[in-house]
Amino acid sequence: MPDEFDLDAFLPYRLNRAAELVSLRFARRYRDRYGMTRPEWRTLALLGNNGRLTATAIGALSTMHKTKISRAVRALEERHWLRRQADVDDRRVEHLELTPAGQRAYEDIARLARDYEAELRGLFGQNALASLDKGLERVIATLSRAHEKG
Amino acid sequence: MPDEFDLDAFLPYRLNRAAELVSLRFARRYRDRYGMTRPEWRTLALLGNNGRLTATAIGALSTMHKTKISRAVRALEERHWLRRQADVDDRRVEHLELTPAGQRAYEDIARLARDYEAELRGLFGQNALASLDKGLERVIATLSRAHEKG
DNA sequence: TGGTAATGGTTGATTTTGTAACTATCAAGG
DNA sequence: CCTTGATAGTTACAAAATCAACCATTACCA
Repeated sequence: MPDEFDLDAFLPYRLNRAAELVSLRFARRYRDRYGMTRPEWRTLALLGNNGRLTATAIGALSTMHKTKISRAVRALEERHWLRRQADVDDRRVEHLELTPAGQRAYEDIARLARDYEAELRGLFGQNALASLDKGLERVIATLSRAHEKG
Repeated sequence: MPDEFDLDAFLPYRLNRAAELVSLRFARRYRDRYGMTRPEWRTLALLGNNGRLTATAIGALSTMHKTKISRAVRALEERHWLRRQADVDDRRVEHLELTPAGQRAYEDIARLARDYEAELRGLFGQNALASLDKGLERVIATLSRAHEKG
């Protein structure tokens, strides 16, 4: 059987292409507006969503590598959008949270994100999007467990 | 409305996480076996699938940037997995195709890919996978058209 | 024709990422 | 206590991706 493989239908390939296409369009917007990278935007959003978090918690939520997070945190800190607080009991741990300025930036970008979502709903329809979303959620839930182990 | 935005449900974010999780697992396998990068594997696969292609055609099929393709082509050429042929009519154009060794490598990795697909089917079920796939195809078709324009 | 724009592809410089090793702190067991 | 091992987070170095500028060639059109 020389050729029973179709790259174009290969799930990793498709997922990557779709992800690139969808998020590139959005990345351009917050990049143009704030000069922010994706890890920075993600970190900002996670903190805006969840309040205080440690770097490790951000990693668990987002599957971003430690080093990405570390650098994103520093960058946000330098903009005065985020501040660190040492944990009282465990001095290895730092709690991270947005400053008021960071909160404002978050809300501003969150608005861009909502607009973009509406745009996508317009393009694909509510239902198509919802079923896609369900599939993705399943993939993430299953594999992120496996990922933690290696 | 201070906080009507949920990053975790945001499509670009979800797509990226799913794509990363799914393709990282697979990337490790061909990387360990051949020391190949993703653009190289993609280029190999596209040529194995479609036969002769130009670099531009590869770009159109895969949404990879020119420079990635250029470097992947050179790397494959250095392994003697690929050869170039000048176009007769248009001297800017190069046609690319796999050598027999490249063809064998392709078939070998294609087998890894099929195994991986089977693994995913086992994890998620044929149906869930098919419906996810349908959604992704739709996204790709719609946005890659928009992408070409800018 | 000849000049300007567009296309195919490459290269070099810069930025981002990933990998590994490192510091500092805490946990557990003897 | 003291050693061994785990955990939180940073950093140095290598690999990869992006960006911009660049040839060479071809297409368009006044």
